[in-house]
Amino acid sequence: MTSDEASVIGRRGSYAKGVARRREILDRAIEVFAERGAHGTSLRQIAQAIGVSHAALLHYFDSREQLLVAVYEHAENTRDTAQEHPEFGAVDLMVDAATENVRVPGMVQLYSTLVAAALEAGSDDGKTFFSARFDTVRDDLTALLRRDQAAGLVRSDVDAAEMASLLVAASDGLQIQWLLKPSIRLESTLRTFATLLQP
Amino acid sequence: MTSDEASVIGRRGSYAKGVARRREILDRAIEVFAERGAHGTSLRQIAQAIGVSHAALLHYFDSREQLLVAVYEHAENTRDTAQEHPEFGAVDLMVDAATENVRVPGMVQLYSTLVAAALEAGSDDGKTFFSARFDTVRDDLTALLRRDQAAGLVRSDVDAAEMASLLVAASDGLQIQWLLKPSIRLESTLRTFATLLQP
DNA sequence: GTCTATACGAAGATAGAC
DNA sequence: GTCTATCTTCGTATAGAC
Repeated sequence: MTSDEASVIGRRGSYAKGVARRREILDRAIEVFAERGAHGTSLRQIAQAIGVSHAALLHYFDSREQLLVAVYEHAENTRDTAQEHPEFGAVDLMVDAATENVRVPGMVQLYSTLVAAALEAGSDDGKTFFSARFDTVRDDLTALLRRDQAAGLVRSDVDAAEMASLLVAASDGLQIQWLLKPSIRLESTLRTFATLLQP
Repeated sequence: MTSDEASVIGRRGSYAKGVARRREILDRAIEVFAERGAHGTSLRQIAQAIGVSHAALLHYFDSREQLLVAVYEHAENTRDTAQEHPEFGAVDLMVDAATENVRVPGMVQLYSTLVAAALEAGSDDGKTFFSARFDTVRDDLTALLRRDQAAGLVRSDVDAAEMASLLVAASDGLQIQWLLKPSIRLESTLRTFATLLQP
C-alpha cells in the first residue's frame, strides 16, 4: 500500500523527469487544496501555484477529477510509511486511520468532494475507484473482526461483514461531523464502538 | 419539521405569486436532480427544464448553492407529512429516515454534494445549515437514547451523546456505501446497531 | 516526452431594460 | 418579476515548439 504509486489513473510517461514532475504536481496540489479546498480550486489555480500552464497538468492527468483522485491517493499512500500493528483490532485500525486523516488539512474535504462526485451519474472512474476502495477496506475489517470473534475478543451474535460496513460508515461520517464541530470527540466516540463490540 | 417552509435561505418576496413560483421551482428542480444529478446539473439546465431564464432563478435564490440547499430542504420537508411514532427508538428513527431517503432518487447524491460543499472554506451558509442540522438530529437522538437508557432498553455503559453521533454517522455513511453497492443490506445493517445497543 | 499558446463552449453571476 | 446581454472564469481540446 505504501510502496510505489500503484495508481493506474493518469499514468503517463515513465521517464525520470516526467515521474518526478508528476510527483511534484501531486505534492504541491495537496498543499493548495489544504489552503483553498478542493471544491473551489480550479485547474488553472493549481497550475499557477505550481508555476506551469494548466494545459501542462492535463498532460499528466486526463481530467481535473483524475488529478483530484490521484492527489487523494498520493496523500494517503505517502503518510506513515509503515505501521505494522498485528495486535490492532478493527476499531484500532479505523481510529488510527481516522485520526491520521483528520490531521492532514483538506483531506476530509477532498475525500468528501470525491465521494460526492463518484455518486453522480457519469463519474465512472470515480465509481470504480471508490467501489474498489470500500470493498478493500470492508474486506480487511471483516477478516479482522472474524479473527477477533474466533479469539473471543468480539461478540459473535452479529455478522462480521455488517459490523465492518458500520465501522467504515461511522468513521467516514464522524470525520465530517468533527470538521463541522470540532468539539465532537472523534477518537473517543469511535472507541466507544469498541465497547459496543465487546462480547 | 413538516409544516411550512422554515428556511431562511433564499427568502425573497412573500407575495402569493412569488411564493407559488418559488415552490414550483423547487418541485421541478428536485425532479431534474433525480434525473441528472446535482453535481453536473447547471442553473441553466434547471431553468430550461422549468421554462425560464437562469437569471430568473437567481431572483429567488442568491446563488446556485442556495438553490441546492433549498431543494434539499424542500424535499425533506415534503415527504411523509406526518408520522408520529412515540414508540420509536433511536435506531428505528434512523432506519426510517435512511430508507425513506434512499427511496428518493438523487437525494443521497444531493446530500453528499451539499455536505462536501459545506465543508469547504467560504461556504458559510452551507456550514451554518448543516451544523444546525447535525446538532438538531444529534440532540433528538441523544434524548431518545437517554429515555431508553432510563427505561432499561438501551445499555447504560456508554455515553448517549456519543452513541447519537455514531448513529448519525453510520446512517449517512451507509447510505453512500449502499449507493455504490446496492448489495449492502442497508436496513438490516443499520438494525444490527440496535443489537449492539442492547443492555 | 514535455510543455506553452490558444480557442471553444458552457458555467455562475451581474446590470439594466421592460 | 423576468428578460437579454455581458463579464469572468471554468474544463477541455488541439496545434505545435522544444
